[in-house]
Amino acid sequence: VKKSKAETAKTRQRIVEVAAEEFRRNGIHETGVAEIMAAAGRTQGGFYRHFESKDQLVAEACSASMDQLVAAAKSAIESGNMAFLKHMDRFLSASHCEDWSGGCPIVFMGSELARADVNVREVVSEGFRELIDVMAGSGSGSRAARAEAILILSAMIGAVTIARILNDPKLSALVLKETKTHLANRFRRQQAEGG
Amino acid sequence: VKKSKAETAKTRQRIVEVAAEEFRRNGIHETGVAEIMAAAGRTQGGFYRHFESKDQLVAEACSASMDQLVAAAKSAIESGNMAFLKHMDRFLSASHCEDWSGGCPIVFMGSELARADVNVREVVSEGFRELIDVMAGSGSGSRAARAEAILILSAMIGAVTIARILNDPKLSALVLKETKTHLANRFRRQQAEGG
DNA sequence: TGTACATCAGTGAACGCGCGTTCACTGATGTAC
DNA sequence: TGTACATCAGTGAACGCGCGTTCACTGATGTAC
Repeated sequence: VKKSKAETAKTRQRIVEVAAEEFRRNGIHETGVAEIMAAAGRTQGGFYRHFESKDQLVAEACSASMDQLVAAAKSAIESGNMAFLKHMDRFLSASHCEDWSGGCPIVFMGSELARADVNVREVVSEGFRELIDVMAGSGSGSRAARAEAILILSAMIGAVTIARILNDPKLSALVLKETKTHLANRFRRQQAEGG
Repeated sequence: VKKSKAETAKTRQRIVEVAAEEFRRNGIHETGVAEIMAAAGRTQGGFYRHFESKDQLVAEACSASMDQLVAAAKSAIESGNMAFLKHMDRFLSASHCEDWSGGCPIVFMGSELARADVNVREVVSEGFRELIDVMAGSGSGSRAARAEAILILSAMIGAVTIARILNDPKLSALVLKETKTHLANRFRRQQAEGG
């Protein structure tokens, strides 16, 4: 049953969106093509009308996830310091550890991404570069500002990665809390000094 | 062909060691029981003489990996400040990004561990607790010292996780370098203040 | 504008493959007497 | 100490299952005239 071009495009987009979510939730390897298609309201056979392979979908889904992350960071930064602190708090919250909608792909698929194919790593790398740019003030960012962005990102991603693994909710919360207060203090000091 | 108790114990230990390495190298899901047994010099059928399931092996292998990590950190700390700085440098090196022998399980299997079963998460959590204790000076560690340990661990694990994903060796090296210098400065400042 | 036809999104079954696990079997080990 | 036998580490083939991918088919879409 052929569909109109508009509907075809919508289906494709829906597959990518659903896949991005499922990959973050269950991991790349543990999420099957059939499962994604079912979640998108289609059967598995139609998948290859839209993508050459699962790997291609992985790359597009990761790209979409990174774009979402960059957009959220950008919007928070453009809304001023308080908004950015709030954004960091949300990233370092217990709910982000469990809630994969809009979650960070590097946190949710970290070790799988390191082993992913070249296209996947490329789109994630590009997203990470954009994140640094956004946080350091676009292309005008000084080397120091870029370094600061890298440190913040490493600390946030490391903390949530660890918090998600830990079995003990108290220790998990402690890791998040210490990182949160540390980054908040650091950010405020930076703002006071830098302007 | 039954083997002596001594040989049986040696085989079991070898399976765990080999598995710890392979899981870090290729991931938990992508490493098969047959592959591990072959690397241990046995055939797959014998696996279930030693373990109830692959999951049980995953837990023991992760436990071994964490023990190794804790032992390395402990030894570095007991050898003084310079040795500890050197240890951090090695953790944050390009070679650690690629070299999974003795690598950090949280870095190499991060997102898989978060989805692993309760026993696996438990042994990793216990290892992480020990890491904090070792770095904060055993049970005698103050709350501030434990907080400091958590921050250092988050930053290191985050940085290497990211560096491993990035496709661009220059950016990868930058992430590691900035984290390295930041942590070294921080550590030296801490030592000067605290004693 | 109307008609004939090629296209192609979507279906659902099938393919080959690799996985974790089971099984019948082998023969050296270690124990009971 | 010697002998008979139960045990069990290890083998290699087989099991069922789920995966990514392919395929013949359907019928609405969009195009050529």
